[in-house]
Amino acid sequence: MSADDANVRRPTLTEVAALAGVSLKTASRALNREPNVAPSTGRRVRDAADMLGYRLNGIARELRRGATSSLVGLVSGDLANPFYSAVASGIERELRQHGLLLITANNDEDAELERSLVDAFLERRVRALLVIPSGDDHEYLAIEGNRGVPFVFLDRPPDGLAADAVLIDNAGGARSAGEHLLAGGHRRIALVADLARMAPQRGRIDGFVSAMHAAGNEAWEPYVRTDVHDVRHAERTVRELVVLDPAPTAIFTTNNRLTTGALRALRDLDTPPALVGFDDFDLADVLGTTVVAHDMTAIGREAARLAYERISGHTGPARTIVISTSIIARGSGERSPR
Amino acid sequence: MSADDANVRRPTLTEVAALAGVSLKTASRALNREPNVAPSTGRRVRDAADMLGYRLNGIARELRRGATSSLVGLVSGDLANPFYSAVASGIERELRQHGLLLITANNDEDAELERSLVDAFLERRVRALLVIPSGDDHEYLAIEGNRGVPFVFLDRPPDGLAADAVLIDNAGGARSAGEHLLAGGHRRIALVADLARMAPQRGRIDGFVSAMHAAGNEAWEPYVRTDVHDVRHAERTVRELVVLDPAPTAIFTTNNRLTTGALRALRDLDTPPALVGFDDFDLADVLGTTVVAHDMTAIGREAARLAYERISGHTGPARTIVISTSIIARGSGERSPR
DNA sequence: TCACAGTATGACATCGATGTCGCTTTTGCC
DNA sequence: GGCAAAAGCGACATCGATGTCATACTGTGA
Repeated sequence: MSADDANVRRPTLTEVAALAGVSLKTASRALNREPNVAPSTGRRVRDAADMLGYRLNGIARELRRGATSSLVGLVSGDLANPFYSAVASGIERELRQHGLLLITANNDEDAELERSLVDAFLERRVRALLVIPSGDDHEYLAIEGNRGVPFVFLDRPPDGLAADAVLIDNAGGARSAGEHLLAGGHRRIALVADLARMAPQRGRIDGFVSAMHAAGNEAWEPYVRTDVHDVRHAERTVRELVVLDPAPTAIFTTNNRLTTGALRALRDLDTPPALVGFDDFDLADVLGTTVVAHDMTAIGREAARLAYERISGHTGPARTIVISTSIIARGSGERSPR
Repeated sequence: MSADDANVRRPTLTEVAALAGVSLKTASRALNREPNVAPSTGRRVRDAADMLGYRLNGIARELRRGATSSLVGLVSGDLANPFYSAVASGIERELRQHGLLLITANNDEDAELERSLVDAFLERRVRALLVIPSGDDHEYLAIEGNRGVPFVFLDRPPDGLAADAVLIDNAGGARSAGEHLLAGGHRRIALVADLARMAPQRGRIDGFVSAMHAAGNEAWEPYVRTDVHDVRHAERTVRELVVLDPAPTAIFTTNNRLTTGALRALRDLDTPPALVGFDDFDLADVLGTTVVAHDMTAIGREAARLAYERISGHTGPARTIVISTSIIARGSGERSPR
């Protein structure tokens, strides 16, 4: 109401039209460069728009055009974790090519919060929803999935829901890590895993175990530690492992956080056990850490691609893309049992 | 038009109202839990909404409520860079407390793209815009800044524009890095810096140089390398530096990418020069790398806080928050000149 | 019983753009 | 010069919600 407020309000198309001395519709046509506008009229309208500092109201446009925005939502864990941020980066790059923008929200690993974020995104009429779920119960998405908003699951398979997914070959990667250590002569191999209730972790645990079984090795069994959920906990766990008698001669950590913790624990040891970590990370080369690597950016890119295909009208059964893994030997995984 | 499309369309409030046998407005009141709705009516409306899988159209609501969304935009570099993702994480956490969501877009270090992303965000009527600018010319934001959309600059000061900003004490941090190395007895100290046209880099270069001047040291001058823009280039540059005769006894790298490159280059050296890097990074403790640290999450948090204050109506002159730095000695910066 | 406050509800305008349709005015061509 | 087609423009409805205001009903106190 005050002069201040008037300054703050953005001009509407109606005002631009009035200044240019044309009708609302003609102004709209001119700014959108639609055909059948006289060049002189077009110029007059655009000048008026510039003069007023006019900017289109995308909200109004989207309402009129079909109540659907050009936003794609991503619900994931904290972007401070390089895994999530690398995935987000891959998504963003792919979406941008199609003129779509990415909204991100952090579920804080809390299923309740995740649910309300998904709600918030759906109310904003995102075109697609990409989720790296924290929980296991995805039933609550079932209704949505059938109502025109495409869902893509990343890293964790949809549970009780037919939806596109991009997964990592967790079992395969973990199995090859196990085989790699076995081939190096290790038998007492410790497994340090995150929350076993999370599907990717289950896959990695199973893959590792199957490698052990295939080799007829049982010496690893006393050294299994699961539900290790953060860096500090991992560091503590590994410190405890290495002072056992007999101590494990090798350690397999099942994600980047746990590997970080293990590296901290092993830092000052004279004869550290061998170490293989799932997930590659920055500077692993400098540290000489052997990892099970996979292309995190590709996960995001592929997920965005699947989503875009659905947005563009693709129908058909749910697809699953599995991103392959490969061992990168950098030394830590090649230390022989002492 | 097909049956399929009909399935895909989300029901509108009008349809919910019809099913519940009440008027549009009453349905609106019931779902928003406004007063003066009979309990039985409220229940009937909510049941109808559930039955139809109704979800509010946030776009329509926002248009009606004032053409402004609950989104805040962030234009930054690639989230794959841990600096940007840490900042984004800090922003997102702070915004969430106020019910705001974060839209991110990567400017690819391109001023033109940045400009168009800002445009896109403004068209979507973001409540505030946070920018880690790639270019130096921020004039193009001047009109916007005065039109009610608060701007906050992160990491780089607004140029020719009065806007809130959150900066790092670049000069101070770099000066203390220089002093730290001088105190360790170094004289031939190499400076490896990123694009000197970017303000933060200028600040870091200036801070370093001022420390050298204050100490009356000139032996660093042959070892200045600026406009080193990526990890590979940094690695190459450092490889070239260490084989000079006389070689520098210490190196100061002015951001995380350059430090990474330097670490790669120095990896295999028997007697590496001392190294101090600007920006802390994951596993720097394990690598024993001395750094000039600062709280990246805090940068995001403070920026979001400033933005939120403006959104909430705060007016007044532009504010600048400077995030302090501190040296974390981990070994690499304490190696003495050979 | 009447007046009146308060409750429950609905009709209609509105936010700012775009789509449809219709009315003039040019333009092109025989 | 005449006529059809195309160009140029505007009036009005519309997207899906919310705000305003009017109205009908309910209960209470004099």
